[in-house]
Amino acid sequence: MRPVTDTLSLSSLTPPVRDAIRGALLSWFRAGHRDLPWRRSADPYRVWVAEIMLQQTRTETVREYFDRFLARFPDVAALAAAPLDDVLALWSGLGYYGRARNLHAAAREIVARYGGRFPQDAEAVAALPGVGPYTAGAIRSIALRQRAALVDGNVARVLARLFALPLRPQEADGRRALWQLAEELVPEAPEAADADNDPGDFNQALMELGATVCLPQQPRCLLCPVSEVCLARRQGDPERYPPPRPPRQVPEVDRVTLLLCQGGQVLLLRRLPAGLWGGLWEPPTGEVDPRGPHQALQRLCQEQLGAQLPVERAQPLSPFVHLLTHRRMRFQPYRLEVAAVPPLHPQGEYDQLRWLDPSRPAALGMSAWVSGLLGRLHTPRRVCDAERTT
DNA sequence: AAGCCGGGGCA
DNA sequence: TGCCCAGGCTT
Repeated sequence: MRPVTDTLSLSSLTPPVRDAIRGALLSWFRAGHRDLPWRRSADPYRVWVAEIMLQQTRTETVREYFDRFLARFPDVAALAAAPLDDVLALWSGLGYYGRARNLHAAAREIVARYGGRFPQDAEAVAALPGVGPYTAGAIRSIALRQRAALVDGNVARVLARLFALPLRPQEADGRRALWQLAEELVPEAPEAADADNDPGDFNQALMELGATVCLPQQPRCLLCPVSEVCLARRQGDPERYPPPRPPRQVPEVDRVTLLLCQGGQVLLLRRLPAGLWGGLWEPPTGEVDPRGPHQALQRLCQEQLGAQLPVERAQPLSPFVHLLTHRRMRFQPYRLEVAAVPPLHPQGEYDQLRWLDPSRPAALGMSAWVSGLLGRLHTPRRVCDAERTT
């Protein structure tokens, strides 16, 4: 690696400086990096699945999901042939379930339009549902070995610090500048066996640096291969970059949910395929009613099940809070044990119905709060004495 | 441009 | 608590 003594700025990103950064990052990455399952082969399918899972999700979280997913769906044909329910079941707990729906739709598109072979064309890759600018760059550079840039949260932070850019990645001009920088830095794909200047390795090096060294708080600059050229470090306070994003208000929402039990089984409904928790299974859930819990439960049964049930016998369980990026949801669960039920017709927000034995959890797509609630049902703790829903 | 879309780890 | 995470889609 060549030492770089020039003052680094956008205008001084000369070819020698650029090459020095490339060389330092590539040799640092190749000297040692985390052993991640999706790095063991450059199969476009594996890279694609991993990159979708990695959207807004930590690598350590993805690791287990990826292995289970690849064991069940080893190739794009297997994924395309599976029902969406099975895909969502393996996605349960990972969040952003629209990713799973898009992944499944894209797999079917790859089979239908490209004969099951992953498209190589840049426009075709970018046109797949669920594949945006970042994921397209990742697939093209890592799996297809094309010269393609990428900017994720890690890269944005590394570049903002390296060049001391007071740019917010979530704003348009910040995005534009960071992407332009990334595109100037990413090396050309090697002609043949020459493994140097691999665009995929370079991009992974940038991300690895952001994930393990150039951390949001307390960056470990002493371990950084490019600390000598880092303007933020030269200024003495790398944490200033990128500037913090403005905090946002998170509205609170109250819900009641009904665990209808019969013969050791609990009723679950499947949500409509779009929107929050689309396609996932949950107990009938609805809004609270200012008139009281009985009215809320009665309305719930009427609107979501098309039935009347003895909701006055429902017992309140411990309420819990479920946090989302844009909502703070407070759930008040009720349990209602019945000997027999009238005919039930899923409607409203739901399109299907089934009974589940909570002690033998089936492979169903469920949100984390549903899994937690069913687990609590299986091994009950205690029932709330107070019946308060406000 | 802003809002919607999950869940978890960590200071 | 607040912040952030190998972002994308819709309006």
